[in-house]
Amino acid sequence: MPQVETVGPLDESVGYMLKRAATTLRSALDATLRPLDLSVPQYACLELLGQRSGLSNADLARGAFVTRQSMNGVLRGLQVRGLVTRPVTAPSGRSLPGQLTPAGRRRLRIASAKVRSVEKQMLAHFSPAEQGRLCRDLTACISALSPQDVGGLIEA
Amino acid sequence: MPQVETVGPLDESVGYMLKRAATTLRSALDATLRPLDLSVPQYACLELLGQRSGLSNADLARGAFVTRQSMNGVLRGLQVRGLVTRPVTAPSGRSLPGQLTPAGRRRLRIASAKVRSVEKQMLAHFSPAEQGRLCRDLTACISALSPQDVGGLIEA
DNA sequence: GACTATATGTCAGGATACTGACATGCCGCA
DNA sequence: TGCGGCATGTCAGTATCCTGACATATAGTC
Repeated sequence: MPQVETVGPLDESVGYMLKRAATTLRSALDATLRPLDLSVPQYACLELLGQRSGLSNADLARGAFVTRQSMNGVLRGLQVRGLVTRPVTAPSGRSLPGQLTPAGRRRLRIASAKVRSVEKQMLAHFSPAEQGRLCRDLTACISALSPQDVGGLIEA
Repeated sequence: MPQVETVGPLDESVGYMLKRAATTLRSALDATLRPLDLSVPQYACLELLGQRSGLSNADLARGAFVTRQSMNGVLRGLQVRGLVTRPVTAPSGRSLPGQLTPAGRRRLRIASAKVRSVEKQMLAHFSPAEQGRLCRDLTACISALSPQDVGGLIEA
């Protein structure tokens, strides 16, 4: 069994390492959030609602990189557990603005702390300046792959 | 519809941008490989076999960040299309060493060129030194999140 | 006022990946 | 020699996500 220890040039491929880093982070987050009965998309949904209340299902889907259908399922799960609320009828148009309940806000506070702890661990050997640089590098990668608008913050 | 253009502090979260970059790259790769009738895991499988012939199903699964079961399905798909071959009986133990067929090698050559083109586009504004730095940064992130062995090439 | 375009929420179907479990085949050790 | 530990390949069931499609509500245009 060759054990793929060193697959060779792949270790020098930014794309490969990017996927690898994302997978590793995803696993770490998953393990951290499991005790809270939260999946990563569920946490993302809470975090988004915490930062901007009243986001619609479609807004949340875009923010969490999933489809509206998937986010709908996530949102329903959070709703039946009393962590978020949505009006039964749309106050305007068809979009149903979501909001955190007090319980949701409490859960988010705990989850957010754990997530930030994981992120801190991931960046343990990075200075604040290096963190900012890495963040800008990743942003540059994103904008280079999406010629059109990627969020309106780069490609000025 | 708030449009989540600027979700706020999330744009400064390395974790968030990491997932975003990986998702964007995945989409770009998917679009590039679709004309070749290859999914990203299928391409990863071919690439791994191209760089190291004789890898077993379990080896490939580890290299592509999926489970053995998933990789098995991928491998079967590639087998029936005549791109890879596996012996019917194991020459040693239970592992079945996979190999690229000439057709598989041809397909890989095309796919690999397209993938590298996407990667080049992603890193268009990066100097070789900056690419190496980004790669090392990502590697540091990975090793910081996995205290144990992550492949045997870092954490020396 | 009618019509098109866009955006939203929702339903159905299919593809994909994972967890759990099992049988089989090596290796190390008593 | 017999045994447990470990790795591999495989099967079944489940969960998740995506593509395609539809009905509805708003905004813009003539």
